[in-house]
Amino acid sequence: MSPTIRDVAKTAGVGLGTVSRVLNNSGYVKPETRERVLQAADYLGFVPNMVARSLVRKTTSTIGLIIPDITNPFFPAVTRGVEDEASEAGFTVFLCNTDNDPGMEAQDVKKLRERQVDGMIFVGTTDRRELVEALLAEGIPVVVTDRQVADLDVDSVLVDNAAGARSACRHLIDLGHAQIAHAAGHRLTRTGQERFAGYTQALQEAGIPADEGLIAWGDFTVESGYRVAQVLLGRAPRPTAVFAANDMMAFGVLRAAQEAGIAVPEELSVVGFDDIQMAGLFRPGLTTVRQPAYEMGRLAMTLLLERIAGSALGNSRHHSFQPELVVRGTTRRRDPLG
Amino acid sequence: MSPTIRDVAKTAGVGLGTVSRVLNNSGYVKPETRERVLQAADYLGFVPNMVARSLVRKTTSTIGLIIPDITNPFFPAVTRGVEDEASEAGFTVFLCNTDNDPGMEAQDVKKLRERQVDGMIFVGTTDRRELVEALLAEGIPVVVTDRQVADLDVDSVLVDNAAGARSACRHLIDLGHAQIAHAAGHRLTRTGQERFAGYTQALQEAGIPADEGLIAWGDFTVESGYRVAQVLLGRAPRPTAVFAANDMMAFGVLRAAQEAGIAVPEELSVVGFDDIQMAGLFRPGLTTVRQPAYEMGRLAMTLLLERIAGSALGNSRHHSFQPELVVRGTTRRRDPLG
DNA sequence: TTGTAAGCGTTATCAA
DNA sequence: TTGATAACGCTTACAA
Repeated sequence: MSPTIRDVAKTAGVGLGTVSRVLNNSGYVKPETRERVLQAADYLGFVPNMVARSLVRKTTSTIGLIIPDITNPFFPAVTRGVEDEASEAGFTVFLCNTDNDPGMEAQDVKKLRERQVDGMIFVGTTDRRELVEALLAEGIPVVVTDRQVADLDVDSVLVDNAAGARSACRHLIDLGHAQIAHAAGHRLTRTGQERFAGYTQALQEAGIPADEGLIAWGDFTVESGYRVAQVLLGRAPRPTAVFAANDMMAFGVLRAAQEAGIAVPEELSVVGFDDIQMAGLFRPGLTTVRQPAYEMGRLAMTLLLERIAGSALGNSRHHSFQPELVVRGTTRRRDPLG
Repeated sequence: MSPTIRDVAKTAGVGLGTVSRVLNNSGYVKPETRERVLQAADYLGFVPNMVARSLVRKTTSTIGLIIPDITNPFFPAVTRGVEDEASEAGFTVFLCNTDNDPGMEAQDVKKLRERQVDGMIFVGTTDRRELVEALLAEGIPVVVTDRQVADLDVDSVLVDNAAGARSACRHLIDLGHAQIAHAAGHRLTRTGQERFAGYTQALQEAGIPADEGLIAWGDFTVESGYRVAQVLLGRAPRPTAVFAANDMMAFGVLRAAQEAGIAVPEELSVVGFDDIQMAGLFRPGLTTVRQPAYEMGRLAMTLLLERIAGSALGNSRHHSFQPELVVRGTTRRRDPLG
């Protein structure tokens, strides 16, 4: 079997404690002895066993990252952000995909607790208040990202979804659009709800009467955007613009428009949300609301590390990024003759 | 602190061993006692400590997944495949991004070994023969994906990159193209090398003389595709087609072509590799070579689980997926007048 | 400075 | 069937 600290001690001719001390740079140890231990360890190809260490230290230097689906282009960027920050701090991250399924979420949380993670980051999942509450009560640090848990005292890094949605719709209104449809996100997610709220608010502020028929809910996937657009674009009079709850849905809308022979942006303006990498690659480029995904992941991990280290005590911190409208080619002034 | 098996034993009025037995469904235990233990555990909110269990069992039910960059759209699909398979088997996965940096790779492997993962999956990274060899020698199961390690006895799930590249180029040749450039991938990557080989071979088979000037290496990113295309498209006579080593680079090529006012597919045909989700969303749709990323990840994990369970002994298994050409809108017959 | 010994929470062996 | 008890590999007082 792989050598243990005991083997190292034996071949170095010292006691267990000494080996542990040099390996951890803790306590005094004569340089000469230290050298001998290091050589023995090297000679034996010793690899410290973190699980043994974790058992006594009651800390694992691992965290759990819970996201809906790594396959949705918004999440890889967030994930990379937390991974980079974690890695620099010597932490390793467990990745869990839930598909927004509450049962899956609960199961993942259970798994991660059993594995004694030092903390968890929830990103963009549905509002599972009890789960987070239980974790916090248990003393396990949590930070939620891209998802607000109402009234819960938990660290969070968010983006102002309502404001972003509002600016997207205002942009459309400024371009002369009045028949603005909303390809809404997942109904049970806070993110979807907030963007919907921003949409509603923008129309209201502009004095445009609400029209239930111009709203259709999807689930943030391309397919749902496509499906929803087929309904929305079939209405008469046809909307001249649609605000999609995220870029993936916007792509679905774009595809549906194309198949229906509706020219974008000439006959239809489309705006998305997220500004995933592909948004700028598309021709015409997708007008969208940018979320700093990588930075959000990174910050979430930073906050979590502070909690874990105990350097952040007391009330929860909330950081809100201001989303930014990125105007590209899928939006244009409404043709008054259209 | 959180209750331990000991607390459960005490409140159930039984011995430690009994609790362990009921929690693991191992050995005989009177239904009545069993019930009592379960109730006590439930009452106390007992959560088993996997690290303690791992210490004695010498197995952690965790694996390490090492990829270059989760932000490259090919990897999320693979990752999701391994995650799904792992999850079903009760395994959790540590995610590591290396950016193809050998130093990072070595560091991640070290970290994962310390954490006593039961196995590791390398996907699409550079050829780090010694790393894999050492792991195998140590008795740690490994499977490499989307990356061959020459002559090494390790399980692998691959896609026939050369064949895929060849069929892509043959497609171009069949369309009448002869000036075919190659926006090559990462030079140090087996994947990049094999696709390059397929390109070379296809031209050779068609009797098209090799032209060093039509080849430029990048690193699988959109930016590198863009950069490389600027050089390639500046040549005189201008190539009428380019085969990019992956879809991201193809997007870069597309962008460069557009900025140079070169119409695709009228004046330039472009084909990529991977068939990431976005390839089909683009207009015109990107002609590319499809790799079954999700299935590859899933199979890799299946093979790894078999090794871990010891149900697969002996020689390494190699599964090679046959890539499939997907013809969409970015390729067309060469205009003989062009 | 360095060695010894007592845990950390589980599993597994052995008597009972 | 069930209860002690000895590991698992390491950290950390506590002595020496």
